[in-house]
Amino acid sequence: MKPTLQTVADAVGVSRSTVSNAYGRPDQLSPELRERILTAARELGYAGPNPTARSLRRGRAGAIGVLFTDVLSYAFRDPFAVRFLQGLSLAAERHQTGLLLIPVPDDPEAARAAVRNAAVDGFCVFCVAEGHPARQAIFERGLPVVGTELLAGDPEMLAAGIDEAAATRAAGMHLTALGHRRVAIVADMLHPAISPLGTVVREPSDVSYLGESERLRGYQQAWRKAGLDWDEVTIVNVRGNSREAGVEGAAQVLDRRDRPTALVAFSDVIALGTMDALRARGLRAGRDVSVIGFDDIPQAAEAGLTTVRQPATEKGRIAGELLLDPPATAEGRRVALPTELIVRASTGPAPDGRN
Amino acid sequence: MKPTLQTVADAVGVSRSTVSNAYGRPDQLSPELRERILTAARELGYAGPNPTARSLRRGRAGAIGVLFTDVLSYAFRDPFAVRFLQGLSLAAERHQTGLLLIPVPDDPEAARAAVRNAAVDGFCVFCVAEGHPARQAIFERGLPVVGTELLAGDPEMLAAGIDEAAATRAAGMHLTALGHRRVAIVADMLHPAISPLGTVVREPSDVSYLGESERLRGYQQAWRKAGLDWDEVTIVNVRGNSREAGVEGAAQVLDRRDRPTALVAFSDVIALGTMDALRARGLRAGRDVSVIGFDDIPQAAEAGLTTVRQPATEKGRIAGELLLDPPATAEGRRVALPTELIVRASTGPAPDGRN
DNA sequence: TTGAAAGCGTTACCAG
DNA sequence: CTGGTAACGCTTTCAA
Repeated sequence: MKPTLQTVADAVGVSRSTVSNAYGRPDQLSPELRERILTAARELGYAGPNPTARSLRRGRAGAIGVLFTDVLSYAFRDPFAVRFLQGLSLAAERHQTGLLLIPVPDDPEAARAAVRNAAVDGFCVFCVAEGHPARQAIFERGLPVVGTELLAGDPEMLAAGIDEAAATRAAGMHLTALGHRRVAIVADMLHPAISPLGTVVREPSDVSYLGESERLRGYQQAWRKAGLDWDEVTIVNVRGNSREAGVEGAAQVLDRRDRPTALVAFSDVIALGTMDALRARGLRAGRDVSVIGFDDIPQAAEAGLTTVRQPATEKGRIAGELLLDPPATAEGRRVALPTELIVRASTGPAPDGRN
Repeated sequence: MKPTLQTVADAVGVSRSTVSNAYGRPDQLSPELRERILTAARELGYAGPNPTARSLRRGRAGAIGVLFTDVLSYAFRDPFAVRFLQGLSLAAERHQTGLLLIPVPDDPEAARAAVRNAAVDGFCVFCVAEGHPARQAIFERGLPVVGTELLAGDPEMLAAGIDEAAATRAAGMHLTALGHRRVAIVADMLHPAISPLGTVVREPSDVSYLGESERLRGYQQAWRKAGLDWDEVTIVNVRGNSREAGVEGAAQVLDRRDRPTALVAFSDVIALGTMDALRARGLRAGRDVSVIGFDDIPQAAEAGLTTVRQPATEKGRIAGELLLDPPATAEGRRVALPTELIVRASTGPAPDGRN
């Protein structure tokens, strides 16, 4: 039989409470008694209080739930997501808390069950589509929920986010100011969750990820303001967030006779992929075709990629803090983080005339 | 007050057991009663049995522990690690289990505490150095532990691994067969955990990650056999597992007058970085300098990188299965996965004479 | 098909 | 500084 608190207590000849204190409240007993208890525990092979029992008693699971979907594992390929996760873990560490990745089955009922069974103190909604069955289940738990979208509908929801639309609006205006009028968007997750890949989505409100939706809206606003026809903007929806996806997405627009003079991507890795595609065709980013990314990952600087910078680790850290220590006031519950357009060599004046 | 099983039971006028059965054993009560209970629960805002209490009672935490260290978050940048994690989550999903990422503080005592407090059914030791304080704490928990190193010392340890030395031995022999005699190794995690970066490690047994150690040994064996002087092999230890690290590592050897004719890396991302470095110098991989990677990530094929293929997702999946359902026999507890040397364009005959 | 009772291993409170 | 007592919320026999 596995040793328990009681086992140790009996061995030392003290009560359970005292053994418990030896672990959780060292100041409640003499150092020497504590040492005696700890030694006895070691000898008995007792590894400390059972975390589950402790959780039950304390009313604190000691973990934050993060749904692990296909989308999220794609997202992990992006340095941005990994830094966000690191930020989250920073907050978690400070609160002696873990990050529970919850594998989400495809079957809707099983997905809901997975959420209901998760022993967590709150959820971080990261990469879960608006209509996903698990999403509703999350809210039904009645636990704190944090997201990365400031505009999320649910008033209960905590958020650490940026003004996505303002960010891409600035980027879009940067391009039109440079004279670009034939533009294309290359992005992942631009389709409604259910519909097949390739579905054309043009209206921001049709996009099932709120962040992506807002980014699309930002470009729409900027370009309409500059007099461009939104229907003429090429929108390419690629599968997955990766450099390769960027290469493929760019391929769909670069080989046309009237290829765009500017490409914008919704992540730096995709943008870097489009730059690869340019290079492969002997085109130069910033001269022949301008490129803008999103996130400002370290590689963006090296590649001279113009992009929207957002504080990745900080976003995760604040999300974690909000979750683990929710502010009382409504204003405190949504934290807006700054973004900045970082102009580098990948954007330049639109080339005149035909290519 | 939050509703509990009892609340629902009282509302419907049945006993706790019946409500419990409504959730966990639908066959134990009439469908109509079950429906009545579930409806009442929904109305009361009861989201289902408390996972922590259920865990305590069942004696099953419902999670696998994975230590989240700096090293691991670096590793996430590698598609290999992400696929391993996906495999792990596949097994977890099948067992209705989560993956608990445990942020590990720098302070040794705090690190041990983090391990002791984790509510898990077992640990997956991935990217935890041999001498790390948390590592010992893991074994003290007395829970199943799985690793990716077949040769791990502890006989209790489960493992899903490959014959690392055999894998790199084959790679090393491939190079010497092509006539290479001036070779270099570029790798991450080649230093003892404690010592500062830049420490020169040459003996495999000095490397604190068993897998890395064995890979080093494989090259040592292959090259010694071919008559090379191991002391003349350049070994570059880079920080982090990334393409950039590969670029920097390669830079340390490519600009020398007697630069090596072949470079081997311990991961594909680093190898791809070294190929970037070659390109930047107008050198061609496979003609001027041969390059070998490890893992065979998708990008390797595109880049024409010769590499050692290992089944990433499968490794994770099997690790998970071993942990969640440990085999009775000692032989069953260590699963060896196959590797294969995939020869592509990045390796070719050694160029003769001086560069 | 249902219910009563006995824990699962811990921690918090309060009296000594 | 120490120890008794009472939960924490659930599942699982076992008997009705």
